[in-house]
Amino acid sequence: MARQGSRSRPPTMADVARLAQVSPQTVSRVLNDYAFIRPDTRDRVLQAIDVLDYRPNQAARTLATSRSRTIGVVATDYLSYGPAAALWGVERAAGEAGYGVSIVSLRESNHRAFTEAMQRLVGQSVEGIVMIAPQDQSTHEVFDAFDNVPVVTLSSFETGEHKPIMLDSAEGSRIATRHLVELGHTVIAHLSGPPRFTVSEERVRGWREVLAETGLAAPEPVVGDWTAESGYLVGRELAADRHVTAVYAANDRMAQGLLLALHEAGRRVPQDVSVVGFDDVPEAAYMIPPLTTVRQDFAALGRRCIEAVLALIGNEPRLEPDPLVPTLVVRESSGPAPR
Amino acid sequence: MARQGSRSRPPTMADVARLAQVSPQTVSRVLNDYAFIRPDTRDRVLQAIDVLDYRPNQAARTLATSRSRTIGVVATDYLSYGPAAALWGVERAAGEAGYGVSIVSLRESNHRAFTEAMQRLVGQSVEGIVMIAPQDQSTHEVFDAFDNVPVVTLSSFETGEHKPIMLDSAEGSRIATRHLVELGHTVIAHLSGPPRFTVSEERVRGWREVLAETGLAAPEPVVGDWTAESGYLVGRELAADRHVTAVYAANDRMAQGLLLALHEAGRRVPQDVSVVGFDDVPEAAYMIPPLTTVRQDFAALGRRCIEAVLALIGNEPRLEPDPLVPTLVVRESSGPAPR
DNA sequence: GCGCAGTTTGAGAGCGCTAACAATGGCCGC
DNA sequence: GCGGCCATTGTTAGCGCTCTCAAACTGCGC
Repeated sequence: MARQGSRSRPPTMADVARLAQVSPQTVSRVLNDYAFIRPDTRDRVLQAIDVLDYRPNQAARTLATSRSRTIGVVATDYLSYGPAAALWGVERAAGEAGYGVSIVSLRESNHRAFTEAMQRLVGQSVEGIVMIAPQDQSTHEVFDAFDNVPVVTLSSFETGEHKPIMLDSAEGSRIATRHLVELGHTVIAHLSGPPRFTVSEERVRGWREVLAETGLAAPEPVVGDWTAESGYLVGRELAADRHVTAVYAANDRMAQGLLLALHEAGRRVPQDVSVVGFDDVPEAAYMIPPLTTVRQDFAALGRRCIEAVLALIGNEPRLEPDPLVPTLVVRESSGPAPR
Repeated sequence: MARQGSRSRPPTMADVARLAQVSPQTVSRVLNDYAFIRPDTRDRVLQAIDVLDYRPNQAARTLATSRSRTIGVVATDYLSYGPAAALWGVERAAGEAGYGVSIVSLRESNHRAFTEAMQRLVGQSVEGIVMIAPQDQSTHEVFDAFDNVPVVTLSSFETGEHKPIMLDSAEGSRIATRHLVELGHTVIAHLSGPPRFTVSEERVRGWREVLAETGLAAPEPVVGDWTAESGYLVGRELAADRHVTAVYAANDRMAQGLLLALHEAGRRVPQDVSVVGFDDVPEAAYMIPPLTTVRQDFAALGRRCIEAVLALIGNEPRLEPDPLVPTLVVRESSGPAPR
């Protein structure tokens, strides 16, 4: 574990080989866990590696093997909890599998930006790409254009080969809505995410299904854009409608904005209005009142993404695990319907 | 912009050269903006590149030049807003400078984990490293062991060559505390971050300074761990103390927990107690009540980190810009002291 | 008409590693 | 005591790019 001189050329495999009195190839074999190496040779090599503080040059390795041991991630927004947590899970799972993670974020999510991001990653010869970004039809065309690198998407509709690894958003919605139904609510509004995004639509779908099953009327969802601000703004209208006694928000941040709007309108939660969110962000338990919400296991999601890309990289049959089912976390923002 | 056949070998520079009827070296020159190329030769090459959808192999480039055009980022936690925003800024600034970003996160922040993370990045031959992680003495020893790659840290104390790029936390504290002083508060508590972290200590320092200047007593800070939960737990004690009419929390999440604790204790904000946070997370404006807080420009911070590493990479003299001064955002959680 | 500076292109070597093949030596059975 | 097999190591040739050096060509002044 020697310290290197300041900015000196790092040692190469040849240096190690010389010191250990073997050929470079033998060093390479030791590094790659080749089976037939005499134990004492291996030891000599390992010791030389240690003495020189040698670390293999990834670029050379990549060039020689055309395997970069790197996964690319394209994200639109990891300032929000969901994407960030997914990124976290992906990065962690990748690390455990011996892969590094290279990340590119998009400012806008249009065709050109996607293409650019993908090109960038492909140029870094990533072995696979995980998309943590909302998608629509046009982005899928982009994936198709990059058909020599496996792409795994994280929530989107299914087209062609690109099946998404996703949480069962619709099921989460059903759970949330059912909870409100069971509490006796009959007018259950939905504060949805922006249309044309699969996650939004899935959540709308689940909510509609339960209302239909139960024979309740399904009003048009009120549309937000995932931000607390939008939750607050459309929440004010919701707050003004005295018929509404329960709102299921498509994520916790909008729910938070909604809580403020209800508070300002003098409507008590949960006595007058029940609120249920989605995500279980760390702050959910500390909102006023603590938010009932649907918890998603983002870490597991990330793990699955990595499993899926690695499978694709290894040309293994694509595994189709059951979607991850979210769970309901009941806190204080939901209660029996008033009468 | 031809589509490639499924999983075929991507085109190389030689392919482009052949098609354009020039030598590979000329293609390389076109790619690297070499000045003396006849315009029509350049056009032929560019066209060939376009036709083949050629993209240079980064690994080969890195190997030949030993420049990877990649910056490594070590982060402990980018699920919190601050680190995530900083990462965002770094990644964005890096992208603009033509650099990619490779990220490694740490589960624990001990010596070994740091070393491992650094090794990993060095192995990917990153040209520089940005640390988005709390540091203490031991981590600095790690940096010193990697003295052939420039490291920029983002908040930590200064030791040796490793001066941190940071926001002026102490000044932020002063601004927040002064605001409360000006509102007439005389008992101003501080809900601090965990000790031994520079950011925490800086913030404690700024708060102490203003109290000292003003001749107010400085109680011991109440210690949290940045989470809303800790804010809530220690907040309950704070709420029980009727003398306290103002609390300055070292971040917004703890402030959120505190707000809940105060609410549950029946203490009104801001009529009975004023609360000021730090960070201006996107949700701050939608807490109950909307939180007065200190805004940090994380994007600028990220930009500066990249500027700093790039300077170090280019062996330019280290620039020492003024620390970024945060600004106060007054909302509804702070008001005149009751009497 | 010749030399020279400057422009434009190409040839050869090498970055650090691994894949493929070849070579060595030891041990076995007969 | 010899062929054959296996364990163990070495040799050679790239991976795709850029560096350095050198060649060819242009136009200019004298």
